[in-house]
Amino acid sequence: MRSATPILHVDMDAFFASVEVVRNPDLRGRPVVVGGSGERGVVAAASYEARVFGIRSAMPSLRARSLCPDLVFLPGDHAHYREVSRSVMAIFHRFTPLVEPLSLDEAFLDVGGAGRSVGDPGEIASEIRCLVSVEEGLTCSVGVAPNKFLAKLASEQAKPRVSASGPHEGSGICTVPPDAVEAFLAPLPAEAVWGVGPRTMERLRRLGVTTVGDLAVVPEATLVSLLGDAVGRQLWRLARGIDDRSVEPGQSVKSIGHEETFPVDLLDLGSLTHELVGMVDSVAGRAREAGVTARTVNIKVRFGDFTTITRASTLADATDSSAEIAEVAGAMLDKIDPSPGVRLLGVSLSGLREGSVRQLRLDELPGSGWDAEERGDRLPRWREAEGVVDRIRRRFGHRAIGHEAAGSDRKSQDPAESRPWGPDS
DNA sequence: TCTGGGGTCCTGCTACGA
DNA sequence: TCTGTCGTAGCAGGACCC
Repeated sequence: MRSATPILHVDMDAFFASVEVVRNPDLRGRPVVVGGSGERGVVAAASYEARVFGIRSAMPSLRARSLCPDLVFLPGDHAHYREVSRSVMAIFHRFTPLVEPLSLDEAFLDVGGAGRSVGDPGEIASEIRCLVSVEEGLTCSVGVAPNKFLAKLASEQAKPRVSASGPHEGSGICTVPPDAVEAFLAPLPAEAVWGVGPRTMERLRRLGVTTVGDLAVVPEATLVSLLGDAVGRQLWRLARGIDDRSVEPGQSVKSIGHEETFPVDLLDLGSLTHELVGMVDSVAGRAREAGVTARTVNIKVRFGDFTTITRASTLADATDSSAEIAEVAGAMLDKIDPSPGVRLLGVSLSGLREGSVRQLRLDELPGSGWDAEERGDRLPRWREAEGVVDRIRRRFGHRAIGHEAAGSDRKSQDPAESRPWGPDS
């Protein structure tokens, strides 16, 4: 609890679904879900009316439909959600420059310096909820606390609830003063602590831990031996309400990736390579758009039985070239036997660094004599072509031009547009 | 609860150079 | 020259979050 400055955690309520209701007011009061509608799709967001039926995010779409036959299923429009998110974040920036977005629908705000001009943290929280409602037609929940961890838990407490009788409004704002931290934390379930998922919870249960209060009395050494150094220490501190992390605006991205679950498992390398090239094209395009290059190319393959393997290859020089990334990713894919049936394929770039211009290697310099025909000529020509494609897409959209290998059967080359929550029906 | 997609972070292992 | 050790980088897998 080093940070004495008040932190706000603002969390939009059922963001994607609520944005869709604002766009189409006829949906108000109806059970609405955003997600992939196909057999392998999942729910990305559910309105509170849908949650009454037991529907939650990450639930398979088939199950959601069986729980509520009248469910309104929408495919989702990521570009629009990004747009609305930008407007909401702009509202936050009116109160403090220290805004750290966590995702499209939530952010931490450090309002330590804002108090004198716009009121105390509680008043700021209230004002933010009012502006978001008036300007965007959306509701949000706000947690106010001495640090990020507690603020996030507090916003959760302020959320609307559902029961068999329907959705119920939440308090909207929950404040945890420094002297009430222990009383606030102790009764919460241990799963509420950041980093405690099903696996960790199972291990904690064996120690007799069910609440944060139980966790707080477990010695640090016990947690370290059970969960490892980093996680053990982190849990020990969080269970006591200790969190030193500051609000960091402008966090840089650490990896860029794209993965896709196929409507049916793919069995041959040819089809997989075809998909891979399309994915590489979109991922490399995003890297160029962001002005970053990557040193490590990763691929991920999930088989029909859900076993998942990853392969990584680190290059001598960072790159943002689709052709070069496709060559490396393709070589890794070639070594994998797809005959059991591949359900999902993914590509990601990591080891990112700022700057889109890659330094040419000696053997790529014109006149080096080292495979100049293959390297020195071919790569710069590819780069030129990729630059043209990027410019066409910026002007006319991602649908305007796609990679040949991606084919015309794919809906789009924009990962934000294409089957973001599993294959459609 | 038969399990998407985009991420981050951690751990354990291995290879390699000093 | 061989062996052991240490630090670091890379890889693979897993857990978790939204």
